[in-house]
Amino acid sequence: MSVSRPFAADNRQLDPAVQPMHPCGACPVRSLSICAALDYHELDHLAEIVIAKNHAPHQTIFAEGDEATDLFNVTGGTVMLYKLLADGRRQITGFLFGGDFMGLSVGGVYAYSAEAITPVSICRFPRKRMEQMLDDFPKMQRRLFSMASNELASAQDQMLLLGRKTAKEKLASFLLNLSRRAVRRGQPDNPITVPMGRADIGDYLGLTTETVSRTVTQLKTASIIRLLDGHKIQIVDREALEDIAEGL
Amino acid sequence: MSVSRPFAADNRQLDPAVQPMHPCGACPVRSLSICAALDYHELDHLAEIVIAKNHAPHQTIFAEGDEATDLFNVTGGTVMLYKLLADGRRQITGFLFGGDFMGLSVGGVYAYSAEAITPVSICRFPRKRMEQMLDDFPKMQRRLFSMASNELASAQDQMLLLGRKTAKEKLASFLLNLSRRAVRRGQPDNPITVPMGRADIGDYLGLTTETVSRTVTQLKTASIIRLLDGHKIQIVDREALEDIAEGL
DNA sequence: GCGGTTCTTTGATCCATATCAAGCAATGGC
DNA sequence: GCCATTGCTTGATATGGATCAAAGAACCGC
Repeated sequence: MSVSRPFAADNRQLDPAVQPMHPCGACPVRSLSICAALDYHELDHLAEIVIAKNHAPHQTIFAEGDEATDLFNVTGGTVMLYKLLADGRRQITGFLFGGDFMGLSVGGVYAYSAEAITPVSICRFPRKRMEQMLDDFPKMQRRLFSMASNELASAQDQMLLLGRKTAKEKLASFLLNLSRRAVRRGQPDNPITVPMGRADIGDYLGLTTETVSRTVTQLKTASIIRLLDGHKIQIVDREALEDIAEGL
Repeated sequence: MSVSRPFAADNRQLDPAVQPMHPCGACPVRSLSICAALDYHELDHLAEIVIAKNHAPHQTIFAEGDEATDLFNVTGGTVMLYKLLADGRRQITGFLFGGDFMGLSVGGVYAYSAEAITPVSICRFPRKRMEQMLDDFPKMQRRLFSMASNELASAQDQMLLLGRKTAKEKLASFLLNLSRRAVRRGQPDNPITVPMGRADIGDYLGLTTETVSRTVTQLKTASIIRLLDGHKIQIVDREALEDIAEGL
């Protein structure tokens, strides 16, 4: 893992998907992230307190129960957030891409663990200095609140999915979500890149690896999706996928 | 449904559990709610924009997809929030008690429906005037953010429950949560009042009515809980319940 | 480019929970 | 206080997805 000031991020050993760190003003995900609330002047203040880091796949960024010292902004790559039960059962509560933030805490400790799936670049904001900034820049406070509200809404969608959808409906919803979020990041909505493995998808949807695999095969056999090289999936019949996702 | 100014709420036909509305300064749940962030002077401003309402059981307070004109604060009774699939499958995303708030929206519409389970009293804040207030009282903005963060953390706990816990573990977690939340409202942690029916519990835990009933019977037979009159459940062996809830 | 590791797919079987079906208990309206 | 309705429990059976097992396929380090 490399640690550095944002203007000189150590970028060795990371694949091209992870861009070298820019000054905040040139950040590739600024318009998507917390920072979108700030103008250039205000951004200078933020740049002073931010620490940029890169993480290799499988690295833990922070763990559930750790003292919550920082807020994080993912600037590139894919991160997963998860919670564990004592016997190792795992629930992935979210996949994060460029522009997503993480690190909200309750009672001073992180409520979940965060691990890199692909090579990842992250901006880290010390919580204490961040809170001072929030007092000075209410726009940012509102931005953070609005992002938390969105999180909450998608958490509720995920509860509906986990509690009441079938395996097929879960998979269809998942693929459509990936597609919609890719668009928000300015990437093509089709084909979609699926950087996480079957086991991770299973732990996100409340299924086993085998069921995920079988269900993908079903959708493929029905010519609703097509598997491409490089962890990509092409949505062949979006309407059919949408109907399945909604339980129609 | 009755509608009124907060100082003169219509309270007919409601059982004693729903207290007559007080001025905000004497509100029984003030210390638990959004309003806890405000001093008496600031509370006056809030009191000017609030509308108090009562709702009878089974009444819909707002529906998913409605234009999100208000924020709400539950001051008494029990409310459920839920989402539906096209064929009627339902996921309850939360039960709300005195001091809880609801009405966060994404894209200007409510993300879920809200329905009264018991007779309920609610304070309604017009969103527009509320947002003005938030600008004037950053303390309140922070309070709202902190409440949303808590919501988010418990949403993640619920995902773990829905995706990875067994029926028995789900039930145990649910009962312990009710107990913990009762304490926060200054009520006894044992026995707990369980105002919602088996079907509602099922739709909250991702189970059927029958499975909820059978699992309650199991816990009762194992002398871990005891069913009392008036929708009350006594926790006989809390430690056992906690072990079950954590999957031990 | 080869051998080992890890990931994915597919098959056979099992089981926790759903579904279908009654009977019983509590509640509410008049 | 009685009947109708609704909610709860219990039983029998079915099933979607889990588990157990093993054969490909992709990837990685050297």
